[in-house]
Amino acid sequence: MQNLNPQQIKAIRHTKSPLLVLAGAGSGKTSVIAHKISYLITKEHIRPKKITAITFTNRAAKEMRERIKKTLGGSKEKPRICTFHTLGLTILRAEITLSDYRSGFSILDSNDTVGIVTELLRKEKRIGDIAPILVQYRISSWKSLFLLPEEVIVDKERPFDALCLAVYANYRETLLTYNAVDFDDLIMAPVKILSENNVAREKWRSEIEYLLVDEYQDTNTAQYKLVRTLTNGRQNMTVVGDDDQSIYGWRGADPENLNQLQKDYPTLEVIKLEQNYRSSGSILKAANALIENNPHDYPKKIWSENGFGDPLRIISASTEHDEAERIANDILHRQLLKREPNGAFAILIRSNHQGRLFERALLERNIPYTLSGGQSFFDYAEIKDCICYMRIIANPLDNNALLRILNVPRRGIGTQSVKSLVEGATKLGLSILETTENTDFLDTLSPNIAKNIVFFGRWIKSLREKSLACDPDVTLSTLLDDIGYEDWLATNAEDEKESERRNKNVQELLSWVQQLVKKDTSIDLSGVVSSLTLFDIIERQDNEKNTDSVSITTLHAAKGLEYSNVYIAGFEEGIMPHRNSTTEIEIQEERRVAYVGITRAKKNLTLSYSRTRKRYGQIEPCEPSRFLEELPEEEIQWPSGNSSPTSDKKVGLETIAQLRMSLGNQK
DNA sequence: AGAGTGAACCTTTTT
DNA sequence: GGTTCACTCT
Repeated sequence: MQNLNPQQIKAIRHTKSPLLVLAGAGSGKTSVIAHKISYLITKEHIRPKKITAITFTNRAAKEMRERIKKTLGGSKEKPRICTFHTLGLTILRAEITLSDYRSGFSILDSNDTVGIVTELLRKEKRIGDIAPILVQYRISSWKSLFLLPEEVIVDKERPFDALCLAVYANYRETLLTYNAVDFDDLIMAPVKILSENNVAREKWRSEIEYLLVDEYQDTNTAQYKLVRTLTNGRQNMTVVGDDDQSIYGWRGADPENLNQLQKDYPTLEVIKLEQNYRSSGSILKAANALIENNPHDYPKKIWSENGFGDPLRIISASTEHDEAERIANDILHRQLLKREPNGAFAILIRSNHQGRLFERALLERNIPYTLSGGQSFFDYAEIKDCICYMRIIANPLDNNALLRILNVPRRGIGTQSVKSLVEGATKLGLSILETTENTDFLDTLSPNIAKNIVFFGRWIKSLREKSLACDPDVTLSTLLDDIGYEDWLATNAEDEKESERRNKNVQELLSWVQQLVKKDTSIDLSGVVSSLTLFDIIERQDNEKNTDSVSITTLHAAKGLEYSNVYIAGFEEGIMPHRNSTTEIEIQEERRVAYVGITRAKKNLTLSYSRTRKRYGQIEPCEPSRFLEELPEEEIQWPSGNSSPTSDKKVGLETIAQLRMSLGNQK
């Protein structure tokens, strides 16, 4: 603990009452959590597996695990470090008999849930005039407030809310009949179980002797309920948060939970960490100046002993392409100047579609990059197919999964057959898979169609039986063989390359499943699918991490990370703040998003905006962000007058490529 | 039944 | 500028 300051040490040693650590950006909060965990183990003699630390993203969980490995060494028993959703899943799976679900339940991702809402809207004859995603959104916001349909009170004057409520009730029913949960249920269901059942509650309270929550400002009401149920005013809790980094309000995160904590935990101790170890003085000064424009309950100012460093630079580009090229050139230039690795650079963007431009610019210059966000591995059609096959085998009630793969590859069950199958299932009150063997239904079909449907149903059933006796990876490869998926991909792809790429994806999926089985030999198919659904793309980057690369990432995904050189692209009105954020509250959240971006930078920060930008194929003029005016003028270096390397358009690709080559040769 | 073609939509941010 | 979805043609 030699490298820690007195406040940090205090936070680590404080275990006798619930603790809130208000930690400014870059104040070493991860390090506090990591050290606290080893302190609890070595000094307080709590068994590692009785400690749970909750993070919000898998990436944060992974980083935390690595940090703890360093402080703790390789002890065999490990503390549980996971996201809220993974913890919820663990509890739900363990207490499944007390829940509304049956074992093998599916976890629906946003594609599934929006699809279900769309179907329900179609039944209400409201498709076309109302965007399903908005309805799904409203439902999710009710769920994050822990409200069941019967508890929601809507203003009768607001027909949209009334419609959403009607859909919500049906949506809930649908999910129950599918034996499926959505992301929100992964929090709601455990809370329900633990508050209704004393035995389970006591079991989990003793299972978690000490609870730590990172990024606490991001919790929503349902998540807070889970925390409260698990701790209930006991002393065994540390939460770490920063209200200035609350950027998930749109997802139901409520920074009010920080204040609520003081009311619910009367013995709560509050420790502030304000010393920043990350950024240069200029960067901190800019960050503080910006965030001062937001109202604060507790004023907080991060400071540092680091020198002032480079001024902030502004890039003013003529078009969005120009912006991407200037930033890419600047990265090359700085690499030559400072000999910094690719990994020291990050381009931060507000929304995913900005990424494509930078991807291209870096590709042209042969700069390796990793693009986070955007198209996930799990969005590829071939991966969705595989996962849906595994889902229907693990959970025969999962109509959603069944419908996706029913005719992939083609097995003579076309749209008409699907339609009558769905109608038959509804009429009989059966799942679709059950309907495939219902003779009353089959008699209504032409013999040929009936034959195809029966064959499919029997095949899935036989796979299910086999899957009970073998490892999930074997089930996956068996089913891929059975359907001749490789051939199907080959015949369906545009070209050779396409089918190769898709096959590679499938093989990669298979190897993950194998890894999961290796890690936990008792894992079943449903466990594999759940893990894959919640893991998302983070583990994938893990596999490819070996190469040193420039990060292109959204501001939201960048939270918790740091880079020597940060470029924030699209520092414009309409992008940041985003054009959809109009109310004062929303503008304040946008300001926090910008604050998060600025505080990611260690040494060098560049803000760029473009004077024009194409939107839906139309060129539109843009204005620099209002946030730019809120930054301290004396710390900013504007492009005019200064011979910034990127303002010189004559620095062509060839020159830079040559410089790079000579640099490479010197090494 | 399935492939191919245009119109309409669209862009926050994520578990 | 890119995608999805409905409609039409084979």
